[in-house]
Amino acid sequence: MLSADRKKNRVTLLDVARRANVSRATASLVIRKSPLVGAETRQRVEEAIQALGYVYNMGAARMRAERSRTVGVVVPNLTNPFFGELLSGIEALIDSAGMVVIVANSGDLVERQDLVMRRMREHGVDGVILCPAADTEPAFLDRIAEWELPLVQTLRHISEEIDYAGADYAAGMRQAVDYLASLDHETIAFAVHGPMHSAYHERIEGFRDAMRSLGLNANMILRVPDQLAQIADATHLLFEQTEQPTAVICFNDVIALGLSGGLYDRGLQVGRNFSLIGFDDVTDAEALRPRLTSVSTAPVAIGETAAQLLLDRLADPARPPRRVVQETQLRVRQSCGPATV
Amino acid sequence: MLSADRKKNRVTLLDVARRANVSRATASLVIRKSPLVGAETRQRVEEAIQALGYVYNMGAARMRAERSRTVGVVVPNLTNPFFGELLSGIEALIDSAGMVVIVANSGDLVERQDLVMRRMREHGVDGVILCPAADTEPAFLDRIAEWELPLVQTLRHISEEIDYAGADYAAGMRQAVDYLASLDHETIAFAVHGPMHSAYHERIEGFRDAMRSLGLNANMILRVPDQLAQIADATHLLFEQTEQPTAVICFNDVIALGLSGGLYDRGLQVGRNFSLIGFDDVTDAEALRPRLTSVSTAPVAIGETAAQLLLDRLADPARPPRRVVQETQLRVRQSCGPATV
DNA sequence: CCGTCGATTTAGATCGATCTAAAAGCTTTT
DNA sequence: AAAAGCTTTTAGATCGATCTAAATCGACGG
Repeated sequence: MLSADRKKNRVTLLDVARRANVSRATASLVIRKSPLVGAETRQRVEEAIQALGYVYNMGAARMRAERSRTVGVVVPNLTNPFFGELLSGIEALIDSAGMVVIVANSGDLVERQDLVMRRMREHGVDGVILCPAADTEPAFLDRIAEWELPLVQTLRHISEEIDYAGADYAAGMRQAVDYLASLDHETIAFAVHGPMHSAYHERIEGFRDAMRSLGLNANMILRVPDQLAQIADATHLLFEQTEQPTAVICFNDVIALGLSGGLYDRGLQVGRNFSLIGFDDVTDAEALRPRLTSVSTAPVAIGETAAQLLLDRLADPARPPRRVVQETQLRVRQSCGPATV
Repeated sequence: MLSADRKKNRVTLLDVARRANVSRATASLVIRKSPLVGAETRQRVEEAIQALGYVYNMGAARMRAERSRTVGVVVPNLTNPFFGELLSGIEALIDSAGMVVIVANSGDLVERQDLVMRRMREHGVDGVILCPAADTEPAFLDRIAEWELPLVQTLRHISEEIDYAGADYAAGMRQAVDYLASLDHETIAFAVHGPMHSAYHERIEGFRDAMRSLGLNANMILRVPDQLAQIADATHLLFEQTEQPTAVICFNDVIALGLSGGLYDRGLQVGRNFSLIGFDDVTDAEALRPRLTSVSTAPVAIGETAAQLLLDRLADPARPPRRVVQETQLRVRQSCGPATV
């Protein structure tokens, strides 16, 4: 007798209802904070909940109610601190809405992304925040739309028809170019890496447009390795151009960090002999010496925005799609100086 | 007629069963890859699944089966790249076991941790990987045990009775101290920050023991600010000691990064005038100049171990608790040199 | 004293899978 | 041909909440 009822001891809403002398339905209303139930009754039910140590069973609730209070977040790479900050912003907002985050890594591979999205669907998430893997087809997003699964794109966008939260990368590039131009730099290189996606193109085009509108050569675009450890060794690329650059703008701070080391290895003084601008303004930027001038894209804020877009869409699935693009901000520190020719 | 059946169009197992001319039960067996079902029948059911575009409903399954294929991960701070790497390791293993990760941020606050754990329970996670917030009471973990919720501690440990995955921080400190001693350093400072927890004490005690066993003064322990941006400004602490240290070991790489900048600001050359050792060996360590010598704790591997411990426990809830402590490895680079007195 | 109305409360069906225990089809043994 | 022993399939109950539609209860106007 005693050992038999070991696993059946879960407290259910029915137990609560019985103890409070109400029906299951009423107890359910109390839990969901419905205004329909009388004050005295509510009190009794709440006491019963306390006394019995009842825990809500989302699993049962989701089944009937067709909502799971769960959102999926799919990013290409959890190791990158940038996505950690993004995730942090998302989690904060989703949590404060009383929901939880299911996180998954696509590894920037469309096949894995397929798999992961399928799993999200099986788990019945209410919506998904997706940083699409490189080479994601618009058809893929259309398919998700057919599932009627609310979706927000973040950092990269594939479809115009779907909510998007990001930063104005092109404007950020213009800020960097204009700043260097104000220091009389005329020959400016652009160092890139990684897979090609919307953010990639926006940054490159932003650089090109800004350079062209100042009448400068916009074609000095160098590809460096993806791994931080190998970027320093690619610094020589800066010194093999037909025209010698006096400054380099980096696609992101990882590249800036790598090149900063490479320039140091060559005996150059960043900010005096050569100017360097990063992009994203991760926390390390300020700790580097010389302190890294960088264009801030505020990943935590982007995450919060993405989460808010999703919450809004859950509230009204029919609302027209929105694009929220944050302003970037140039954080001037010490890694740039006047052009020395 | 057409507009009415909009939301009821979900394909269920019953639909699959009907199309394949089998019972719901048989269809269920096919999905769960049971060996009980005949080859020809299995084929028919799988075709039906394909044809109808059936998606498994975890929500319904979990209810009857008492398992959700979901694990919770609770960390104190998602913004810290270290936890990003940990999470990455956990996610990889959990994913390959066909489960998903629900992630939550405790902010290193016990009250939030309470809340978050409650939510995990409501969502019916099968188990939890927890990096306990500072000041977590053992009683808290006992409570979780009463819930019969499988738990793994990681990075910090509160209870001996519960699985734990971490690194051998004390041994790591010994490696750092021994290395510096081999370079003839005798006066060595230790820079710490952050909340106090088991990992904190292990590192400090590791430092102390290693110093004492070499007959050196083990009491030069300096507290620096938590925020990276402010650590450089605390560098002066190194030069206000009764005995002047020639080297500093840092509690983690964040501090090392900060002090590296602070030493630079004072015109000192790290690795020549002053030696510096970091802890954790985050990816930035190699990019810094001079390259940072650091004790590697391999957070991705710790994450994988933690996940494996949880999977093993889910498989056998009665097995005795295990502690898996990874070896650390000293990565010698350029930030240390011989003692100059 | 009855009918109506607003505020509460409730019985019972329901969501979509899994589980249990037994049935149905086979083949092989007696 | 019946019994026994497999393998394969199934009916029906079940998990724990929510939803729908209706019942109950006072109060109040006529």
